[in-house]
Amino acid sequence: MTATQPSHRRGQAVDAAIIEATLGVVAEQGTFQIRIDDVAERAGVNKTTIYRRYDSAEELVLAAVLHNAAAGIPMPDTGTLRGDLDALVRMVRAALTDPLGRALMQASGGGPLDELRRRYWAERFELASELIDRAAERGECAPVDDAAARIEALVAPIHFRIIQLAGVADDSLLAATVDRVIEELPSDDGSDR
Amino acid sequence: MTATQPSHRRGQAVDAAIIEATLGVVAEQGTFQIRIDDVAERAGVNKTTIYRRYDSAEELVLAAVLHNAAAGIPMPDTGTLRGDLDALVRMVRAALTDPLGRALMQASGGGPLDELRRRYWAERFELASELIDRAAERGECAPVDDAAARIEALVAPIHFRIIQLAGVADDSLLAATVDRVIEELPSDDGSDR
DNA sequence: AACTATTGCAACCTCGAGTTGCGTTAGGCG
DNA sequence: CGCCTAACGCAACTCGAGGTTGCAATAGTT
Repeated sequence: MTATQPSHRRGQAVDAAIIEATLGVVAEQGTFQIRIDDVAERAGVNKTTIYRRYDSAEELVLAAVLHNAAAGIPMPDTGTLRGDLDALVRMVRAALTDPLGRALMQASGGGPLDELRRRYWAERFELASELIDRAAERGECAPVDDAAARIEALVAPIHFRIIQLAGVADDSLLAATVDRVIEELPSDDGSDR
Repeated sequence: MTATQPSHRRGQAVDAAIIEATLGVVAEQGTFQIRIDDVAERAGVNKTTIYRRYDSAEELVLAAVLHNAAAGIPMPDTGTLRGDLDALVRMVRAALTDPLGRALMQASGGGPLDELRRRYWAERFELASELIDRAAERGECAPVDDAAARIEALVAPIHFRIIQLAGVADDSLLAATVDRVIEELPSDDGSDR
């Protein structure tokens, strides 16, 4: 029965444990207002060690979220606009249903997390705009200059249902939302709808 | 120079002062996480007096919000569906821009405030559904059985822009949202759009 | 004027954030 | 192998905010 868990881990191992524990606690509590002691216990690390790395609890949470979001954002490419938006809308639902996603969406207080959330959406809107641009290149619709706004219109109903109403975004809601956005795109021959 | 502010007010006067101070602090801080000492100071009342009325800070906040929301919900009645929805959408924008409204929308943690917010929306959706029902009676559109869902579709984009993106919901966004909802209503002759 | 409920006040408890000093350990290096 | 040092554990501390308690002061009532 050898000690599988060394009593004094170091460097990267501790770093990883702390970040992982932070994300775990956030997910469990559903909030970014976590207790440092909880994180310390979960990471099998002393509170002091955490404070040696991060000046405050807020900084720790911020670092954990950034670490988690570092895993790029894969955009769908199914060949059709409907296929892409369908996949996108499912990704959005999954992200908002996830405890960490929920926590990020509900972060408030005007702190750095609010700023982070804004950049989160801006970044994704920018990337998702390409889906519409590609559709235009394929001739599925005429080019638009407000693609980001149309992605926003795609996300808003799903976000409202899940986050604000704490309800479920079933497939019919997703489909209806995709339909609506596609119908509002100008057709390739120049006529609107 | 008589004492205009008696040093020991009583009963209703203290009640009102506490509720008002609570709402004021919430509006200033933009959060429901307020300091009882702040409320006490602002109300010109001792902390003990507050705890004699409310068991916890959360209960106080809840009472204050309920008191504030007690002022009924006037629904527009302009004679046309577009006029009604236009007015409604402006009311929504005003409510979400207001500090108290923002705070309520961002309340989280699974507490009673979440529940309160859900009832807040359910209540308003129910009332606003009448706007569409009345439009159907006037022959502006065919009757629908999912009026509440259509009101939700009206609110979601405005909410997302203001609360989630911390942006401005300008008149063009409001108009576009109203247009969209009206266009999706089945026309009176039975054909859709 | 006396009585009672309400309020003010000061002191206290609890809990979590964040800090400090020191002892202990891991791991590199001669 | 033994030493040296940076990283970690540990216990005790400060500090601010939530919440409590006992008692004195005050307002309204009779």
